[in-house]
Amino acid sequence: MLIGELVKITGLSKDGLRYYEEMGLIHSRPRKAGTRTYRDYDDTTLDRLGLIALGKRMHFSLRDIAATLDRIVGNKTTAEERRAWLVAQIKEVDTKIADLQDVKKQLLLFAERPEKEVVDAHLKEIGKYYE
Amino acid sequence: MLIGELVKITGLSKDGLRYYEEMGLIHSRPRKAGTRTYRDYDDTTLDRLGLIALGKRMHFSLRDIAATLDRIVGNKTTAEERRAWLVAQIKEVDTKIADLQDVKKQLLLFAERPEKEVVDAHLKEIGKYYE
DNA sequence: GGAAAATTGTAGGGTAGCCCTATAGTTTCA
DNA sequence: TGAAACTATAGGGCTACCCTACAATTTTCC
Repeated sequence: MLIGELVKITGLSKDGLRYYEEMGLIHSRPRKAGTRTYRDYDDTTLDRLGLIALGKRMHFSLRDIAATLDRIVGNKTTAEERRAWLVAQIKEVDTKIADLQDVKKQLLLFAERPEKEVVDAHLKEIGKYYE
Repeated sequence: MLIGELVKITGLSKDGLRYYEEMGLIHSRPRKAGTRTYRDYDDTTLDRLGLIALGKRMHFSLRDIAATLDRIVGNKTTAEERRAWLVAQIKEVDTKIADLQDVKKQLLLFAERPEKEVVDAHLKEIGKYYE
């Protein structure tokens, strides 16, 4: 299928898809059309895009996702390797969830006593987590 | 204090801090030094940076954080307004946590049965969440 | 007190992950 | 057959920075 159909199915932009291809996240067979070459994608591209979306929801960089894709989709790894890798990813997600829960806790503290002086006092305490 | 001390305390970079200032997230008093002008920050800058960090952990854009900062730190809003706003933010954090928990669920499914055929089959199913 | 080291400034380029516009070749359909 | 729809490349813009390079200004040390 050509890029337009991929756009329709996924809701992603042409630019984005071409960028993914440039980054090596997806691949196409070149289809000659006069002086030009159209990109022809096959169905497995949709699977890859599904995984890419999952990676993005984990806030991974495209570079990391690219490395990962072949690890998951490719035939080069064994089931056991994939499982080990997946477990590691799950731990990372857990870390992110824990961080957000901490953020939530801070927000709750603010929300409980939103008077200016109290807020200011709280700020001094949480102010240590600058990065 | 000058920018270098802010760097030491926060661990942030000079470039980053200057960028924050350019974006209106923090402010300094100009300090004349010959043909140059140094940036002089006061202690409240640290409070602002603490909130900025909190915003970043929520994956907010600097633009959004800028809009927010004055709302939280400024005297222009009432305690009740701040509380309402905070409650809304907490809901957003909850949404993000829920999404990550869903991501985790997907990963667990993969990890349970990491055989290639099963993984491929799963991909077809989750493949719908492209964005 | 004078030179070296540390700190600050501005300016310019690079990166990621796209979006948006312009211009032009190709295909499809009425 | 010719207009509409789709494709391509090229260029610039945006965010949130990082990383030089070079110059001006402290501060520190002998």
